[in-house]
Amino acid sequence: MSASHISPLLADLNPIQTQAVLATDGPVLVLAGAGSGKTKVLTHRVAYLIQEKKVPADSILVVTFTNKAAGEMTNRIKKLLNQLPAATYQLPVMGTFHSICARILRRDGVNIGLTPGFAIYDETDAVEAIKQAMEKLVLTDKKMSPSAVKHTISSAKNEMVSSLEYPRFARGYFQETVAKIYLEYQKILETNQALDFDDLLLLTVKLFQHSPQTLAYYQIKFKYILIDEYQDTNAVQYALTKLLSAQHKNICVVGDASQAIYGFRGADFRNIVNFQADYPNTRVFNLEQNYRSTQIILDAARAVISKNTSHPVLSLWTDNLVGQKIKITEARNEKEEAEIVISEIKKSSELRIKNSELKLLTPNSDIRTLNSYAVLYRTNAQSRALEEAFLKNSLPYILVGGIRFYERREIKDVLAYLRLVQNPKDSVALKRAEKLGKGRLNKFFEVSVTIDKSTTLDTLDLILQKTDYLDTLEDGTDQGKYRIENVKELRSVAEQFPNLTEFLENVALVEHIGAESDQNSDKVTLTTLHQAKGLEWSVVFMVGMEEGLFPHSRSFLNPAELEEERRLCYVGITRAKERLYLTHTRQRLFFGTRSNNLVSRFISDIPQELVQSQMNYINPDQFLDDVSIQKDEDDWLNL
DNA sequence: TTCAGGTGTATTTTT
DNA sequence: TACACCTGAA
Repeated sequence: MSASHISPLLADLNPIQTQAVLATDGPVLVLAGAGSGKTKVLTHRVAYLIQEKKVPADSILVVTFTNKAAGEMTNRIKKLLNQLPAATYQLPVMGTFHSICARILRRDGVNIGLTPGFAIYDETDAVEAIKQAMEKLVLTDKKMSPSAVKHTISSAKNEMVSSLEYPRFARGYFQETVAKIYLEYQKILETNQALDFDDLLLLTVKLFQHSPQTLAYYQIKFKYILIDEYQDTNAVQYALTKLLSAQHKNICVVGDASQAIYGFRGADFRNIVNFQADYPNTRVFNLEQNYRSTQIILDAARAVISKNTSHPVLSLWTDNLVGQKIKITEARNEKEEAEIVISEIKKSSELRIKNSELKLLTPNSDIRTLNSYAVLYRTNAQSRALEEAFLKNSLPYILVGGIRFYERREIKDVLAYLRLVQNPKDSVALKRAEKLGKGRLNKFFEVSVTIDKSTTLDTLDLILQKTDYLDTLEDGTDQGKYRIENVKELRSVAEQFPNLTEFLENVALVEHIGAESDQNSDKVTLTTLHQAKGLEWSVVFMVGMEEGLFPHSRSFLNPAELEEERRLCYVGITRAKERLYLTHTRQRLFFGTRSNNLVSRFISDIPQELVQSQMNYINPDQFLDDVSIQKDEDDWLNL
C-alpha cells in the first residue's frame, strides 16, 4: 500500500473512527458511546484487515453479544467487501462466545472426553435437570426453588468454580445444599451427554488448560480478535479472551461501561474498565461524537449517568440540533399513562395525515411513521396496560419479548422427541416425552429405532405422524391453531438444517423469530429497556418512571445494583433521536394491589432547563403522605 | 389421558 | 390480580 493510497474504507469515518480502524495491531480499546458509530468501526476494521492488510478472513475472530448482532455485522461486512474492487467473499469467524465455543468443543472436545454429539440444554432443560437432581437427593424441602438453585450454580460456573470445588466455598444451609445438588446435576448432565450454556464456555477454558496443543492451534489461527459489548462479558469470557489473544495480542475490544446492564447475570463491567491495566501498551480510542440524538437528549442522559461513580463516563457531543425539550407527564394510573402515550403518538400521526392531504410535506419535514415510536418499560408486566390501550385505540403495535419461540410448550415437546432420537438416554427429554403420554412415547420408540440417516425434516414428520402429536394441540381454540402454526414454523427451520445435530445446536443457541413478527410493518414498538439496547427510534416514551419500579425496588439495598438501574436509564434515554417523553403515575395497580409511587429519582436528576412539564417534581416530599412504599423509601434514603 | 382445582410467584435475559 | 405449574382424581 503506497502512502498516497487512501482506502475507500476510511472515506466516511471521522478522525477518531479512522484511527481506531487503522490501529490494527496490538491491544486496542474502543470506548464507544451510545450512537457513536460503534458497529461502523467494527465492520470497517474487519473489512480493512481483509482488504488492505490482506489478512485471511478465517484468521479473524469476531465475537458479538447476540447471534442477531453477528448476523447484522456479517451483512454489513459483506456489503463493504462487495463495494470494493477485487471483492473478497470470504468472511471472518463470527458468532457469540457460546456458538464459537460450541464449535470448538464439537471439534476438539474429545480431548477432554466430550462426545462430539453432545446436547445443549437451555434454561428450561437445565432447571428440569436440577429438579431431577433434587429428587434423586430426596430434597423434599419445598423451600428451595430449582431455578434459584440453577441461578446459584450458574453464578458459580461464571466464576469458574466447578462442582468439585464449590463445596469449599459453600457457606450456610442454602449453599451447602446447592453444593450437593451441583455435584448431582453435573452427573446428570454427563449421563445425558448434555452441556448447559455455562458449560460451553467453562469446558472450553478447561479444554484449553488441559490440551496445550488445542489452545496453541486456536491461538495461532486467530491472528486478530474483535470483541463487541465487552462491558457485558463475564469472568469465563474474560478468561477465554485472555487465552485466545495471548499469542498475537491483536485484540480489539469495543464497549461502554455506561451501558453495562447485565450484571445480574454475571457480566462484570470491570473487564472493560481494567482492560488497559490488563493488556500493556493498549491504545485507547474514545468515540464521543454522537450521530443519533439531539443535544437536549444527550444532556439529560449525561445528567443521569454522571451520578455513577464506579466507572468512567464518556462525554458525548453532537453536531445535531439542540432539539425539543423532554416532556415529563404525570398520569393518575397506568391506564391513563397508556392513553397519554397514545394521544401523543396520534397527535403526530394526525399531523402527518393532515400534512400529506394538504400536500404540505416537504422533504425532511416531520414525517413519522409508527415504527419511529417506541414505548420502553422496566418490567414485562407493564406491557399489559399498554397493549390493552393500543388495542382499544386500534393503534398497531409490536410487542418485543415475552415467551421466546423455542421456549414455547409445543416446540419444546417436539424437540424432546428429536433429542431422544439423538440420545435415547437424555433423561430431561425423556421426562418431557413421558408427560405427553406413555402410548405416544412407545409409538415414538417403535419408529425411532428405524430412523437412521434421514434428514431432520423427514424425522420430524415421521414422529409427528406416528405420535399424532398435533392432535393434542387441536382443541378448537385459537391458541391451539397458533400452536400448530408454530410447529409448522419449526418444520421450516428443520428444512434449513438437514443434519439433526446441527439443527438442535441452532435451536439451542439461536433465537428464532416467529412468523407473526413482521418487522417491516408500520407499528409502534413496545419493549423492555433491556431489549431496547442497541436500537434507536425518533420518539421514545419511557413509562413507569417511579421509585420502586424504575429504579426497581430490588436494587434499593445495593448501591451497585442501583448504578445498574441508572445505566439502564441512560441506555433508555440514548435510544431517542428527536423526542423523549418520560411518564409516571400517581397510583399503579401492581399484582392486585394499588401502590402510590414517588417520582423516579432519575427524573429529578434531569435539569429543569431540559424539561417541559406541568409540575415541578424536584421535591418528592409532596408524596410522603402516601405510605404504601414508605418502607422502601427509608431504605434508599439510608444508602 | 385429561382436566379441574390448588399452589406459588411475579425484574431485567442471551446463550 | 393472573397465570404457569403441579397433583390427583375421574
